[in-house]
Amino acid sequence: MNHKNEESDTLTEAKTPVSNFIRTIIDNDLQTGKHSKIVTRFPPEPNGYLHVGHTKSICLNFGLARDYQGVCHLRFDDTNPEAEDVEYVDSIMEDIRWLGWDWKDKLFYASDYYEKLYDYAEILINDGKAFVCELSAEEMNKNRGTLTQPGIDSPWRDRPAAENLDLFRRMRAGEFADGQMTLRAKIDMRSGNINMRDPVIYRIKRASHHRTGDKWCIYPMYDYTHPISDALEGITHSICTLEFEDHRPLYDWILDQLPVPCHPRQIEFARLNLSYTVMSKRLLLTLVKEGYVNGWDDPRMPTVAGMRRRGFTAAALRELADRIGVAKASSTVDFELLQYCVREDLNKHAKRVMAVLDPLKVIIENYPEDTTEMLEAINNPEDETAGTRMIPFSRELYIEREDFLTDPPKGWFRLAPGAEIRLKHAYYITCKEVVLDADGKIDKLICSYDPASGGGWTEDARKVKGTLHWIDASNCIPVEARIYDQLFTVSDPMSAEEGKTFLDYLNPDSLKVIKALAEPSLAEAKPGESFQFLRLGYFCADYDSKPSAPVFNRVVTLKDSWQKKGVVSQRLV
RNA sequence: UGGGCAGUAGCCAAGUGGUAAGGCAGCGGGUUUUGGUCCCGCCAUUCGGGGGUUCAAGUCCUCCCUGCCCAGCCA
Repeated sequence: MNHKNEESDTLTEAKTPVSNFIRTIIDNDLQTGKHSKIVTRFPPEPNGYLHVGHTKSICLNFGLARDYQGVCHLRFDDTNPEAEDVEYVDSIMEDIRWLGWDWKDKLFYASDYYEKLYDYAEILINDGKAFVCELSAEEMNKNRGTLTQPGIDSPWRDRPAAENLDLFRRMRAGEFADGQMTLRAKIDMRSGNINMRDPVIYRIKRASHHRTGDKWCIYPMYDYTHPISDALEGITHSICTLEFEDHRPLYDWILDQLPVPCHPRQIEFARLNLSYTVMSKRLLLTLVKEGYVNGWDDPRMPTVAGMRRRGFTAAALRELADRIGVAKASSTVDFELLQYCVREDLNKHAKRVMAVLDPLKVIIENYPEDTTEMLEAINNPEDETAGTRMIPFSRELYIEREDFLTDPPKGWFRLAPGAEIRLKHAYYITCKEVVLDADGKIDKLICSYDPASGGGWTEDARKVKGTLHWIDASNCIPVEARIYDQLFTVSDPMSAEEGKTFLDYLNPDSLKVIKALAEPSLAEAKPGESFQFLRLGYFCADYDSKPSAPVFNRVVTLKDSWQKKGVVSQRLV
């Protein structure tokens, strides 16, 4: 994968954190002496790529560990071999590192605990707290009851412990078929909480595991595995999302029955939702598998890999996580906030360059024909250390077609017949003549320049309000610009109207490929390198770039308070 | 009409009985060789609604309303 982490800030310097209910709990636990050090964990299942929703959880868990001088473990919750794959564990580790976090030597897998988990299960059985059930999946489902009706006890519920133990051992030994029996916790079939209705804790599943291979044919369930894994690792605060709230009684029940080293506290918070996108692994998988996007790292995807490729920076993603806060109210954050975070970071770090997406030729009639002069251009006004570079200027140039209007509206201070504008870093030019082609379309502009305005400035107090970006027609390179827009046309693709699905809201214009022209320096752009194309937006070199044929992904546009006024309606993109 | 959770501005969110932080968005102005950045100002007489307790309630009590999650041998 081609990317690099252009971090200039450091994660060790935490800003003053905004208070949230989890910090309040931790502060309290530290103050009362319940804990002297905190241990958190990020527990992904390796069954898909990480998305922005996960970055909230990652930054929360690793951020708490950083701020409280604790540690955060990375633990793969790999208890369902059918869905999991090393491709995913690799991408997850890569993404977390790219985000700037370090789990040091605290890398774990739930599958590392299979043996211990098994031993604990035998304890449960011996204590009469678990039983082997021979109900089929359908029968069990039927006996479970409904949301409003209690379930009924399994006929196998009161088997003697010895028999349960024998059966469970034989389950492990592979004597039974997949699905033929399960190990269930013996809790309460009449509980209002369906998770407590004798939940399955082990199932028989002959699937090759990405780490344990074919060693096991029984696999523990999440609700059983997770609390024990947390306890074995000495996790103090086990932070998860809201949908696990009613699993907490089960989490606590499991730990209460067993001689585990400690009893971590599960705390739930609201997951991140972002407008104009979807945040479920299942839906993202659909987009990938059915070809609506070009893979997990398609720049339109809300995956960490996709956003990285698009040019969103790790610092921006972390900033987003900091800004959205942590609470228990389900919420959907405006995509605008993410864009703000990206612009904020890129504004400080991206080198300014010039490129023209939709060229309109300009001929400077009073500029010598066989001259090319090199002009000095500042690389980043926000960062003096970024230095300057030289850019070529000669008689024939290109400007952005939308920067010229024959009959401009009031308030227009770009180019128009007779108008004078500044070419960034170059000269003032005045439009003398508009040349049309056979179809009546504007073919080129004949302009004159003021030789006294070198560098884009004159000593007189002349008012030249407009400044345009441009490129030298004979000293530029062709580049491919991939112009991205929201993948969906509605802010909440999940709440589809009758008979529609989220796929019906895919934005047909989410990607436009444009042949653009850019200043020569861009020929050397490295994949992953970000630039501000002056006045157009931030662009990031894609790994599809070839040495002489760079490809740029548009990360985000610049804010445009002029366009917002609605005066210019037809923008190229 | 089972269980769990949540409602503070368009979107997030702080607030832990003492008189509604902050950010994004929006609006207005200033600076500007990017209509960018930056800077300044405005933006909740009120916290889902009604009662109640209190000198004092977003915070406590009570009733109601709305939304989200749960019936995988997924996590």
